[in-house]
Parts: sequence; structure tokens; C-alpha cells
Amino acid sequence: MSTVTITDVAKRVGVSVATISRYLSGFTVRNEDQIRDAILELNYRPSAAARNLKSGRTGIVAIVVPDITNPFFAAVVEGAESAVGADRMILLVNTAGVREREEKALSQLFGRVDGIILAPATEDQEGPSFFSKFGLPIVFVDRVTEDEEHFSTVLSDNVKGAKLATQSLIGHGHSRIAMICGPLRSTPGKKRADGFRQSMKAAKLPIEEGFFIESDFSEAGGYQSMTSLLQLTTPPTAVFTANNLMTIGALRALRDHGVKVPDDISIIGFDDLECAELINPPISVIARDARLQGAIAMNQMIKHLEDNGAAEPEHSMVDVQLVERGSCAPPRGSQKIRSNKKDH
Amino acid sequence: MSTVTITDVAKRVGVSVATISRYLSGFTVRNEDQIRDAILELNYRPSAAARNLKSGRTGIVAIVVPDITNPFFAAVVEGAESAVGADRMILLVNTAGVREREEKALSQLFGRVDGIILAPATEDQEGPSFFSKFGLPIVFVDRVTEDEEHFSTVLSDNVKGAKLATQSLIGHGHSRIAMICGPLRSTPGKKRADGFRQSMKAAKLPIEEGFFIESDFSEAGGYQSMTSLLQLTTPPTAVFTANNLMTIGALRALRDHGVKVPDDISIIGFDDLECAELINPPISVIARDARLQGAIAMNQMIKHLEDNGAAEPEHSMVDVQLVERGSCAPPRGSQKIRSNKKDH
DNA sequence: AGGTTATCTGCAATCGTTATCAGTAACGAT
DNA sequence: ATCGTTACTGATAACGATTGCAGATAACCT
Repeated sequence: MSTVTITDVAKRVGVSVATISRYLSGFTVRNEDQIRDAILELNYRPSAAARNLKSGRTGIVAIVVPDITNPFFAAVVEGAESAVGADRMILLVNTAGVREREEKALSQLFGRVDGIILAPATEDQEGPSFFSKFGLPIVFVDRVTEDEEHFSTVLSDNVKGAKLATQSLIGHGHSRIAMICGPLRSTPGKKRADGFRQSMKAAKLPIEEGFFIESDFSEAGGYQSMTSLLQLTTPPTAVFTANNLMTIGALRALRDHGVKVPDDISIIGFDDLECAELINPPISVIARDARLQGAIAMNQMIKHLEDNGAAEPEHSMVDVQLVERGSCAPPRGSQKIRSNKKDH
Repeated sequence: MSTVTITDVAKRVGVSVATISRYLSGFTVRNEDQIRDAILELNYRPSAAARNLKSGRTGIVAIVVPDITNPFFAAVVEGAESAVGADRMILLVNTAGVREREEKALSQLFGRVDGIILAPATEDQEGPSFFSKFGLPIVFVDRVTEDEEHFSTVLSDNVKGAKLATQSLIGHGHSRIAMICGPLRSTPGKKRADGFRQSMKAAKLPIEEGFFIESDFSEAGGYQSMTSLLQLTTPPTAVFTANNLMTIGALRALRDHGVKVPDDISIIGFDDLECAELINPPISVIARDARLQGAIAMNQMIKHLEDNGAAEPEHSMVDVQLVERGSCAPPRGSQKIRSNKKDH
């Protein structure tokens, strides 16, 4: 029980604590063997707390995500983990999408971590000052901030992705296209909506009444939204779902209502699904490298930490790509030849 | 930049640091308003490091998992998160299944966390002493230890689950059943193998040459294993895959080889898949509540921490259940009537 | 007023480690 | 023998907070 401290080791060997400390830091000292033995025998472990206090550094980077069970964020975390290096660790905070918890977490994080990688939950109103006050390096993932010059960001090309998805549906000859979107208060929600709208506009297609649904990036939300689309008097012939979970929810709703993909309705989702290929039909998606995003974020964070806060903020953008599988087809009864129209 | 300390606040208000400290700890002091103002104006945040050093507690619980992108572990982590409470946080360690990293992490954890929730990577030889030495409360998830009286465990009924799966296949009339198993050095790997063997034995069915494959709980492993099963001169008519990732890998292999489920081969997996219902056919699985396991583990951990290490170790077992969907059917050409045989 | 609590206060020690500073010993060069 | 250099050592002061102790103030009673 009694905690073994460096003093105990020093007494045991008969030298001063300073010597033990130096030995631990890799300097050459006289009685290295005896010290090593004493440490082993006493089972001494340096107190991280004391080191933190002295050095002002914790060796811990926090990563804040809304939902760790979302494979996208799990992959981001794993990517960050893979880049974190030997002498640092990751503190995970799951905010469950609750803004309150995010704030609470952030304030608790202070002094416990050297920096924060922050993926968005809802990101409402908070001004730049909110984060500046923190005094900790912050890297934002998939979230733009009002003062870009202060913080690094790792974004994915949400607008491009949404455009690719929408254009793909248009390319199959659809004109009555719906979108199940995420919260417009979040960067990914907003950007993907923008891309969708831009592509529809470029193709001179209207977004019909009830065809744009702002949901919440959850499976249940996807299910509900798709259900309400199906209950319209004339449902859409194609749907773009703005994230992986909502895609799954939407597919489940389609199955429950006996709607056939792609015969009755085409669907394409943002973010790949683990088993997209195994579903019948295989689901077309906009894919991006989540792991890479996490790794880039961590690398930027490390740069900030090593340069002692002097490093310039960086802004990375990871590419997205269309993965066509089989969930998109020409609308029922359409003879239309595949169009090659492109917006801008 | 300059860090604001309790001393700065004290000076500002014109009282001693002790008073500020007491104010922060909730005691009633005289100039509460001024103190509150000073703290706000200076943007003072107590140093967690200093508190840790004094109190010997960090308010952080580590959770060590082999692979956060595995939905099972993601759910365990989320369950733990949900139970962690307001004044504690979670430190996540992803060992990527590498034993070396696990050891390294454990030694780094000392002094940084108050306790460790440990889910198995490989768990070879290490004796009880290895963990006893730590002096930290440890709760094991899905992992048995040699000295049960020292540590709490949260297990799932792996043997029962494997039996249910095997019996289900047998019940459909299969006799040539294969298992793609996880590492036998891990508790889940071993127990699920045990359950499979026991049910086969009870049904007086042989496990044919090459029908038991020890793989690694990864999707790639599942793919490879299933491929090698298909290359046997007479492949099995049914397969039991020992975890979610291997199930997906196996399904992918089946699809790539044009083998139809359940017509050509029946398959059942351990652990549910997010989109098991969306696959054609829907995949039958052995399901368990991963989130619950995480929550129980965290609750046990909190009990240990609050009782100041005096709490008795507990051993919980969460139930498993068979979820029949549609990936199991009688073997091709079989006329056999569904048997009701049961082993014990 | 004097005495007794009841509150609140500041001083200083403490947590375990590292950084600084001022040594000391050994050794070769002068 | 003296000096300078090299290579190590120990005492001590931080780091920023908490806490026991004793003293101070106010409040209350007779």
C-alpha cells in the first residue's frame, strides 16, 4: 500500500534523491546497478502526478468525440492513436452529442492534458474567445471555427462529397431527389447540405416540399426521416443520406416498408459502411479516410506541442471519393440515357 | 501564457491562498463574491496536476482495449463512459492487439489513473503477480485471471453462447460444422472453442480435419479462414464464426467465391453486427449487451475507488442470446426434420 | 464586562519529482 | 605542488495545491 517514492530508493542505495532522478532521466551515475536493483526490489514507479506538476506537461492528448460507437469517430480515434507515439497517451471523451457534457469536459480537461483534438457535436454559438481562453492547443476535426488563424483544422471535403453524391443520383436520371441531412448547426451538416443544394441548383432541379430533412446523424433519425419521406404522397425516387448511421437507419426503414433498392428508390450515403458490400444491393457511398483524419490531427497536435505552442496553425483537407456499388439506378420506368451533365 | 495560479487569485483578492483553496472546496469564506470575480477575471483554473500530487488521486479511469474500431469494444467503452459520472474521466488505450503495447501502456498508466478496466488482447502467461504489483484497482472485461479473488471481472457467457450457436446449426440438421475461432490464448477464444467442442461432442458429431481454425478475431483473419475452408475437398455445410469482425470477413469470402448463404452454407456469428438485418440473408448471431458490460465494469471500478480499495472483488456475468435471422438453414439436399436434440 | 463558543483566517508543512547550484574527487598537464 | 578539466554528487528550492494548527475575530451568553 505504502507508495514507494524516489526517496525510498535513494535511502536504500545510500545516495541522494537527485542521483536517482538523474539515473531515471538517463544520465550516467555511479551506482547504476544498485539503483536498478533497488528500483526493481522496491517496485518503484515514478509518480506521474509529481512529474506533471514539475514539468507542466502531462503527456496526454484529449480527443473529444460525440459518439465513439459511430465507426467514423472510432476510426478517427484509432488514427490518432496510431500517430500518438510512445511517450504520449490519449484521453477519450465521449460527449454523447450533448453540448453540456462537451463544455463540462473541456473545463475538466484543463491541466490534465497538453492539448485537445475536438470533433464536433453541435458547435452552436460559442465565439472564438471560448476556445482562446483555454490556452491549450486545439485541433478541430471536421469543424470550422470563426478564427481560423488560431487553431489547426482537419477537414474533409464535405461540399465535394455531397456534390459527388447528388451528381451521381442526377446522373442516373433522377430529378426527384431528397436529402436526409445532419444538424445544420454542425459543419458537416451544413457543408453537405450546401453541396447538395449547389448540385441541385446547377442541374436546375427543384428541391421539392418535404424533400430536405434536417435530422441528427443518428440511426433513429435516419429511420424516422426515411419513414416520413415514404409517407409523402409522391415520395422521392432517390435519397442522399448525410452520414453512415442515417444511411443504416434509412435502409432499415426501406426494408420495413418493403421498398426495394434500387428498383423503387436509389440511395447513396456519406461515409462508408463496414458492411456496405455485403448488403443487397451493395450500398454506394461517399468514402473518406477517417483514420487518416485522426492521424493528421494528432500529427498537427504533436507539432504544436513540440514547437511549444509556436507552430503555425495548419489547415488540412482530406479528399472524398465516390464509391459506386449498386444502390443507385435509373428511376423506375425511366428510359433516360445516362446524362453526363456536370455542375461547374 | 503565464499560468494563473491560486496565488495570483489570493493576491488579487488580498487574502491567503488557503482561503481561496477553501472557497474552491466549498467551505464558506468571507469574501466569496470578490473571490468569484477574481477567478473569473483572471480566468483561473485549478491545476489538476497539483491536486493529483496532494491527493494521490487523478479522477481518471483507464480503459484498455485491443481495437476501438471493433464495434464491440466501442460499445464497451461507451457503456463505461455512460457510467463514469461527472467527476471522473476515461483514458483510452488502444493496444492494437499488440501485447508489447499493452504492457508499455500499463506501466505508463501508473500514477496517471486511479484504476484500469482491462479488456484482453492476448493475455498469455503473465502470472497474478504481474497485476498485483500494480497496486491499482483493475477490472477485467471478458478475461479471466488466475487469481480471481484479487480482481473483479465482467464476463459474458461465452461457453453458453458458443453452445447456442453450435446447437442451432446442429438443430438445422448440420453435421459437418466448422468453427473459425479466435486466439486460444484469450479467454473469449478459449471459451467459445470450449462451447463449440462441448456441443459437438454432446451431439456425437466429429470435428473434421481442418474444420477448426484458430484465427485472430480480425476481418482479414475471418476472410482467410473461410477461404481455406472453402478450399477443402469437402467444405463444411455450416460455420460458426467466433466474433463480429471474422463474421464479416467470412461473409466477404463467401461472396467473393460465389457461395450462397444459407443455400450452400449456413453461418452464425458471435456478437451482433450493426447491419446484420440488412444483409441478405439477415445474419443470425449470438448477441450480448456490450454497453452493459462496460457499464458494469465501470460501476465495479467506482465501487473499488470509493471504498478506497477495500471493496470485495465482484464477478459479473452477462447473458447471451441467440438471434435467429436467416443465415442458417438445413444443409443442401437434406430432408432432415428439425431435431430438438440438446446437449445438457 | 468577561467568558465561552463558533467561525473564519493565515502560516507553514506536505505531496514526489526535477533543476539549479555549489561543491568534491580524480586525473593529466603545467 | 598547483591548476584546469572532467564527471559526478548532494542539498535545496521550486511546481501549485491542500490541510493541521494556532491565532484572530465576531457572536453569543450569563
